[in-house]
Amino acid sequence: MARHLITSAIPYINGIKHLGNLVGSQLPADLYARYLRDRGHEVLFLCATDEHGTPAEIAAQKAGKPVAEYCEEMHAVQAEIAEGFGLSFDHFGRSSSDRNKALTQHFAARLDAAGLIREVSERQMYSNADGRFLPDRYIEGTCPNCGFESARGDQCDNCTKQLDPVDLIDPRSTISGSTDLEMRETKHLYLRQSAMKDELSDWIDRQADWPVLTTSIARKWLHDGDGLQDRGITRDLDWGVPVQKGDQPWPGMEGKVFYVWFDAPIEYIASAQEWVDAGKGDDWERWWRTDRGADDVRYTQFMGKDNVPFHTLGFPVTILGSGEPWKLVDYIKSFNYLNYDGGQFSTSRGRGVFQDQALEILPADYWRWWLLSRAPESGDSEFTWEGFQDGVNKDLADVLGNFVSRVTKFCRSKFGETVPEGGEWGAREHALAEDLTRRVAAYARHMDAIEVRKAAAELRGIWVAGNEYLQAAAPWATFKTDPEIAAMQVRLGLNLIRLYAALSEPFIPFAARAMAGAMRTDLGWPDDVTGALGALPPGHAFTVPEVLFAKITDEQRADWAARFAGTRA
RNA sequence: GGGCCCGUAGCACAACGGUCAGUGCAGACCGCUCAUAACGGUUUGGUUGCAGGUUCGAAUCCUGCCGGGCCUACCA
Repeated sequence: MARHLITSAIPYINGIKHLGNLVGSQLPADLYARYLRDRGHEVLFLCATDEHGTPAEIAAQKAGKPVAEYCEEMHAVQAEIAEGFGLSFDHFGRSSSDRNKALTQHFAARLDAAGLIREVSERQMYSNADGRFLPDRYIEGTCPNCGFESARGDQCDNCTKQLDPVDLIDPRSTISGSTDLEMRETKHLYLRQSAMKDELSDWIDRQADWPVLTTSIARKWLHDGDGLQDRGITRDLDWGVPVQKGDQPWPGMEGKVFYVWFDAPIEYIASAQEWVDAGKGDDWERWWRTDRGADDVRYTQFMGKDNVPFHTLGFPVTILGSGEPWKLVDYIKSFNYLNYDGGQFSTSRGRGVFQDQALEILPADYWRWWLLSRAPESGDSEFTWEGFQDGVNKDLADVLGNFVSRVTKFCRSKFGETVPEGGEWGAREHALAEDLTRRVAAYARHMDAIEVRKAAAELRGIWVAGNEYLQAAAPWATFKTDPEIAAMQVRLGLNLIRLYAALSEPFIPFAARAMAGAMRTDLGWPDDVTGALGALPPGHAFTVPEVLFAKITDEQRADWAARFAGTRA
């Protein structure tokens, strides 16, 4: 038994996320966490909402609420959705927590003491009407290069030229539309990532088994152009962690907060503290402090590719630069993007399926299975309603659901709702047990390696093996000539359902529970597959479950395809 | 502009120097009838984006081109 710390990239607070956000981090992280727990390992699976920054302030403003209240509400909404999808976080924290505030200020003080923070005086665009400094992307104007009228302050969407807000012609605030903008002098703290460039580079080079996606993005940032740049870690905002050195004031930094990307990863640690505060655990240090037992913890992070730079560079600088024995990540699993029907999911254009809508129209397991079995591991992948319907109907309804149905109903009609007795395994049964033993081992290898799609394909193969067995054994035929043999075959079929429930739990936890419930058994992992196939003894009572997976009809598919086509917020 | 990734049967994806390029879905045919008209078997589809090159041998390595995507440090 090992100890596994697992974190999923923390979703931003400003609204409900679409399916792309789910498949890139939370869902695979949950898959891995559930699998490891099923294998008997000790797991601490943490997530949280990322609540600071300008977008949160603006979203709250639009909603007409104080930002703290807005975040509290949205946290509750996101927590409910996460529960709806069966995301088995041990704790779902908040980056705005007091714990994170204190930790963030603590790390800043340590980094400063280590000489890893420097002050930089710079000029930024200030909007008098909005009463705030504006991030470059919140300034629009006419592109000096191509004349495009809605160029953003950081880059022109039309000609892709990189811009500086001062270059824009007729700049205006995208928040208020105001043109009353001026450049103001402001002072900020920069994290001296460049000072640790070589150390980070060596560390990345040692990760031969990490996904190429992870290391290639890290290397790009490390070696591109002039190499790893220092990064501003403070902002002129009200909402965030106040800039302090631990609990002491930071002269010259009054009224400023830390940049979200400085405090957000620290929330991974704070979430463990919040987990203890919530009474769900009693020792966070044995997960996070290598001097307090975290040495034997394996720490795995999950994220979409857009998050990789912050997890491979920024956060490690924070951890290593502190000079304290914090646990450093052991493995970073990153994912590409899920596209929607030929284009991108778009929050602003209402294009694609959002998490709350997904749960309204279908049970979580449908989404979990489809998204995980097609996780964008090697490249961006594609969601289409036809593909989704085909995949779900075939895999879940036909291959797995119907298997459960045909076995339990046949048994009920011939032997009653009790595991029948009589008969002995023959060559076919032993061959099946050997085949399944091999397949389960392969499945476990893929899960251990977090090869999500390969694991899903192997699991599906395991389901198919049950149907193949039934076809070959044909208990409906043997029942007429030798009921004892039929009893043995049906008994094996019922035990296969139990086996499938246990193996499938990480992917489809709700259906797995329903299957185990109907069999009146547990979800114990089959360390010995052959033995597990005899776990339900003759005389054991069960019930025929409801249809596990209703099929998606053509009408539903057409309806949803139209409903989620876009242009609706 | 720079960088990274991708382009493989109708569709979604595997193979990452070496047996006829595989799997699932869809299609065709056969079988079964216990089951959510479900299941099983067989089978039709690919000069692996294009053009060169390296090699005994390339989807796999190199060069160029075409097409798509992502990142580019003040959105997170």
